[in-house]
Amino acid sequence: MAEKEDVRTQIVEAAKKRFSHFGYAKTTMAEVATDCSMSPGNLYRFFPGKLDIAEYIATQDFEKHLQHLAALADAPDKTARQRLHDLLFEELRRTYNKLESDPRAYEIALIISRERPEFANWMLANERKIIVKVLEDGLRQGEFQSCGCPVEKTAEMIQAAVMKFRYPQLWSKLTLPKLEQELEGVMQLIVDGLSPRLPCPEAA
Amino acid sequence: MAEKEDVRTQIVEAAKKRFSHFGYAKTTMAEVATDCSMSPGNLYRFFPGKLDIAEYIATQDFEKHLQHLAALADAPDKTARQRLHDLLFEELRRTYNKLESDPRAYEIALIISRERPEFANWMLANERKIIVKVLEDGLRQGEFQSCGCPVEKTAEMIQAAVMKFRYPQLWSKLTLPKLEQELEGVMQLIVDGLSPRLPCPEAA
DNA sequence: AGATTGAACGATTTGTTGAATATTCAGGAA
DNA sequence: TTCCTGAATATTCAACAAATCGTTCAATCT
Repeated sequence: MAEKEDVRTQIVEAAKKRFSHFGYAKTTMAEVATDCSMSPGNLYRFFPGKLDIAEYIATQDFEKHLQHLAALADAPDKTARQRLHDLLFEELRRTYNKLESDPRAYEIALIISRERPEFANWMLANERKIIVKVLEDGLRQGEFQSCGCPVEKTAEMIQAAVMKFRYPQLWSKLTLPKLEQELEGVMQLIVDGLSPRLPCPEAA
Repeated sequence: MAEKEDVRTQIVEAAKKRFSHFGYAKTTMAEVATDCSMSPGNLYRFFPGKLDIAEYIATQDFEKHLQHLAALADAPDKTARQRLHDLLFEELRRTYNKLESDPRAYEIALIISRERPEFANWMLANERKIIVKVLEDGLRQGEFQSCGCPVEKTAEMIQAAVMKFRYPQLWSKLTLPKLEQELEGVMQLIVDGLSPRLPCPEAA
């Protein structure tokens, strides 16, 4: 069994190298198989198909990112507002830089989000869990006020409101500074709202 | 001069019929010309090109929509919150229904937003003017509280936050009821925020 | 003159064909 | 038996050819 896992990671490592070097479309299953000293057919005993290898890599990648986010959400000496801020900005910067620096990542992101829409939902759901924690903290400390609906719903709404900053270069040509400025504003809107508020209880 | 305008509207009407019947790609300039009993070449004395006819049609359409929005924003006996709500929902419903009922509209929207990105900006800027008016009303009545930045910026942020609901079926397969539910939540988030608020001053 | 035409041009799209490649599976090795 | 192979098959892709269509402009009409 551990045997089987080893082979899987071997395949994944080979595919990672090929994908990042030549791109998803330009690497063939035969090449990955050769890199692993096995036949193309054998790959299919470990992964249902080529796309599943890419999805597996993306999953690993995202789980690392999730840990990072979880750490930001746990920062003990920060206000909930600051932690929410850090979360949303980390999300923006990560995807922006990833797509900017690595055209291959862009290619794979496009393909996966087209062929595997559930994957995007899975990522959203996982990030939402972290947002929920921050919201609950904020509520417990009295820093936030309940809006009546369950926090999960509130987290969903936050995600809907920052949707524009998810794959930024997919639907606008804005630069990172401009995007950060906008996100800053949306963040403020989300936290403070438009209605009159109590004089800030967020003293240090 | 009025003569020239007549010919333009004749062309536009012919193109409208063709576009909505066969789609943008499947209607040829020659066909539109024939419908107007003129030669293809003559069309170019009235429009720089095919895409400009489509853009003109979209402009007319949007201006009608803008008037509708302006009326909603002017409703005298509604709170600013309600008017903002009406505005955002009207926007969602219009685009959703338009793209749902008329696959041709979808085609044209895609082409224009690809080939003429300024057009999308122009639409946003015009809607923003209306949002600004509502915000100013809300501030004047004390229903909203200034966040320190100019209302134009605030309006921009609102638009950023509801971006997901602009061409809904472009980046999600959600149904209209589900989208409305989400927009409802985002709207609440924008208006009330997460921070503690004064007990509602919006009594009737 | 100015307005209009429609044939001519070049860009874009469409259709087709052959090669490249993902996937399968009958068979062979361990 | 279980694991693996590699040729066979089905799908996708790329390149080329043909046709279509947007656009132009010299010639024609009013």
